[in-house]
Amino acid sequence: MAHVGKASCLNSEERIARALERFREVLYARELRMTSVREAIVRAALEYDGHFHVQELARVLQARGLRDAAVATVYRAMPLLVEAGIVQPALVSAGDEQRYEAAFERPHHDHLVCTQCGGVVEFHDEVLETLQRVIAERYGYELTGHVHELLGCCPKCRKKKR
Amino acid sequence: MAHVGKASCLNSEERIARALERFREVLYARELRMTSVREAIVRAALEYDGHFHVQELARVLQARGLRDAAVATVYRAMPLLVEAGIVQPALVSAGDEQRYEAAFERPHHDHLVCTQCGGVVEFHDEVLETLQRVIAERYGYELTGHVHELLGCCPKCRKKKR
DNA sequence: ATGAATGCAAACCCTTTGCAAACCC
DNA sequence: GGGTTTGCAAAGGGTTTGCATTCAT
Repeated sequence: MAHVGKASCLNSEERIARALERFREVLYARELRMTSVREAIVRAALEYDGHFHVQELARVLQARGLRDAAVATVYRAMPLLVEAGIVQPALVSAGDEQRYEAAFERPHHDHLVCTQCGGVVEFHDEVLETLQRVIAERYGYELTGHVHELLGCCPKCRKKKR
Repeated sequence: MAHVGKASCLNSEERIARALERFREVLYARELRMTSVREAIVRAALEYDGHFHVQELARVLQARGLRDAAVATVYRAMPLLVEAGIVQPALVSAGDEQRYEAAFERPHHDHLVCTQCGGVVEFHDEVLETLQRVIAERYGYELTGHVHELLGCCPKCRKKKR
């Protein structure tokens, strides 16, 4: 009865445990405290399927009843989750709100976004990664990250337009 | 005594005239009107050296005295300037405000941003452009644009850190 | 016990919108 | 003249902050 698909693997209790462990380390290093609310936020962020923004995550947490997490609290927690590598900012080109996605134990990728339907495809290309490093070097920059989104029209929407 | 450098070439009166002409065409096609305020906005946007956000451009216009341009007016005009290819959105990763840069008669480029000092370098790489098209095709997407910013530490800031 | 974390509401900031007056065509 | 544009101020929407209370250590 236990469905063992991609999602459940990624969200296995072991993975979450490791993430919480990492989170505790970051908190400890900064003399901050692990709390039940923060743990709930980490779990919710990792279990969330896809990209989310803060208000959305807060809604999910509140819907679970029991432990609410005020929006302000989630906002305050996000920088810590980012520092711990639990989540990372994503989808800059979509709307006003800052969006995030789970990052813990997930390989790096960028996004291909359909400007018609909003559909998102993740992609990874090693040549592209290398090329970016080369370009940064060309200008003497030490590359630390990048924002890269390809915007276009997905196969489904292309069919509809015809 | 007239200094003829890169900037003055780009902002020659002829270029501005062509931009205004293009802008008039866009307005005409939509049955909208050219106004002195809109013309001032186009001029200010093209003459602005570097990247700017709306409030900043409004400040510049108001500082010129004479014809003020209310912030709301500039906000309302920007989509038209984008449509006319006078300006384009830029520097998504910097702050909350939407930033723009002059785009008229300027070749496409992406940005390399120093996360320490905020310095920006423009770059262009044809291989990179092609690679993006290839990746989009790989997923059946029709590529219409992209957001690409390389984040890193510029040569100057790297020296300081040592 | 002591300082950090939380919830709530107010404050902020950028952006959008409603409306009467000014303006273009 | 008739509809568009503008400026102003108010409204929106996301994010941050102040503060009293609760909580972790």
